[in-house]
Amino acid sequence: MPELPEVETMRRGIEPIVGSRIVSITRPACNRRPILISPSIAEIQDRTTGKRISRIGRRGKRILIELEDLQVLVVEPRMTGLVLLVEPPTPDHLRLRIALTDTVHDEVLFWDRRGLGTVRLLSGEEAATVLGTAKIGRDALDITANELRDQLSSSRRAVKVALLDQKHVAGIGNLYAAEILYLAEVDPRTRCDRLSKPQWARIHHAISEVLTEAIRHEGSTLSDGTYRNALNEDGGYQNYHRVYDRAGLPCPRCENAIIRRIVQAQRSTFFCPHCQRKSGRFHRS
DNA sequence: CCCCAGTCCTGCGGGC
DNA sequence: TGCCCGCAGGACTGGG
Repeated sequence: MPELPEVETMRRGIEPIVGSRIVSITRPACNRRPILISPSIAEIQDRTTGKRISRIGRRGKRILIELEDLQVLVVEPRMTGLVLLVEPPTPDHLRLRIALTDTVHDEVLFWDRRGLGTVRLLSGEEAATVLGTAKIGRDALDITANELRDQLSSSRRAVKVALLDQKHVAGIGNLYAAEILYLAEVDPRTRCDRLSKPQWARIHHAISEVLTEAIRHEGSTLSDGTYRNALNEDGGYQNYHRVYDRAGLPCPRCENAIIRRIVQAQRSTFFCPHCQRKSGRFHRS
């Protein structure tokens, strides 16, 4: 499930196409339902043909393919979307083909097994609105400790649920929220407005620590094998998960407690009931 | 403001 | 062996 580290790995993977020109954007023959795309494929084709790609950016879990005329092609992989420079894992579920010239790669593909992903073409003005901080929060790797606390500390929601809300901080999903709160030694059920200043500092530190490490390992490829980088290769961070999907296994830190799974906002939360207590700041040696 | 349930979708694994 | 069902969850929406 692409979250910030996986999307950043995809972004870096397709960065070599900067400087190339778009020849065409087409939907491959695919008997699956087309992914959500706006505006129409015909209009996208019309507005992008011959345009040079000036930069590959990222905001939270979205990839931004920026064109020379300030238009932005926003790719949202969501659960199973992949951006690829090579042949996809399977020939079906190929949703979009972007043919290029003036580059070593003659195309970029968007492949999405479940088809929940989206592709949008925004004008420069639209991009300023849609990507403005009112709609999506600051990127999780850019947010400062003070900004994080300002954004969330008055909320009464559980901190795990609040971290998943992209309006506050962009890029954290279910897997990394669990790993972040584990490293920060914070109970995921704690209300934001009950967190102490040191706890916020630990969460902020854990956000950059976990996400940076995950990027270094090129993201997490889970057992379903869905996520891969732009060259269709597995990530490696799944070997370093400490709590995610590890219910029933001993905590790697205290080795006494057993990792628990609970449900918050209809999503699985994994945590160590010993290391991540609400009074966590008092038990550290 | 926040919460909850429903929506999209496919593949997988548990239970029988 | 096969079939059904539930689960996985990112983003969004409508109702309370």
